[in-house]
Amino acid sequence: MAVMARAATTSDAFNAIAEPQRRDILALLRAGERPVTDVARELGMSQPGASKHLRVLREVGLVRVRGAGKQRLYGLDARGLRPVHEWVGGFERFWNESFDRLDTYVQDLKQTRQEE
Amino acid sequence: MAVMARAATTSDAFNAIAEPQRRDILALLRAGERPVTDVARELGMSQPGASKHLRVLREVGLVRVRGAGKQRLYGLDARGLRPVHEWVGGFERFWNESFDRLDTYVQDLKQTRQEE
DNA sequence: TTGACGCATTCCGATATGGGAATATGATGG
DNA sequence: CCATCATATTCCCATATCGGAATGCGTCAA
Repeated sequence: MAVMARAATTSDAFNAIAEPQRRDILALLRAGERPVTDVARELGMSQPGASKHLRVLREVGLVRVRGAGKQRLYGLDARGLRPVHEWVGGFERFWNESFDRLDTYVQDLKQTRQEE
Repeated sequence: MAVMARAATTSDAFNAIAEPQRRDILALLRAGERPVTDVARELGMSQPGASKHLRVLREVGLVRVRGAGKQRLYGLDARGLRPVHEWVGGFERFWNESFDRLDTYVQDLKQTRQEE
């Protein structure tokens, strides 16, 4: 069994959106379907670059292709982002608490020091 | 300037949570602070493994440490997850639409074929 | 001071990644 | 069938990543 260096980028949505350019692509596709060339041009990347990122996004199911003659139109399929949203949402009540909890730590520490 | 192969794992929360084990750690820490050894044991990973992942989480600010004598207690700091939640949330209306839009595609295709 | 314990770091190997450049594939119009 | 345009793939490089094993380091108790 080979040693796995890291979960493949193509394995899930979490990995797919870890790459900034892919996030940009997804954001762009909210405005509607786009052929590869447009994606590349609008985001300032090379054609092979766009093509590769779109491949990853397609493999994790965040994007769909449909042939339109000579072109291939890529469209958003955001369903795969829902689990991500839910997972992160599981921390919602913590990012409000955090400040207070940290303040408490700090106060405890200060007090402890003064008492010594 | 060196060629960057991939955004460093330590660069942001998106990358940090791309790794399943780190997600597990964050989830575990919702239950409260833990020393490294506990994290490792409860999640079935090696001590150095846990230590390394915690380092990454600390570097992106998702986790805080505080020394408690011989131990170092790691605690959740979920504030960094908020931007992630918001970014993904920007697609919320799309993952409800998606089904319909895709169905439309399919129907269009079928109809086109029948007409030919 | 010296163990012993808890944790961090370093070194290593196998592998994955993103980008650039070049090239292959595919569909279309003529 | 051919030329062309749109896209995909391949190759190569520099680098990053994760895991395991070994080792370093800091703190505490006796």
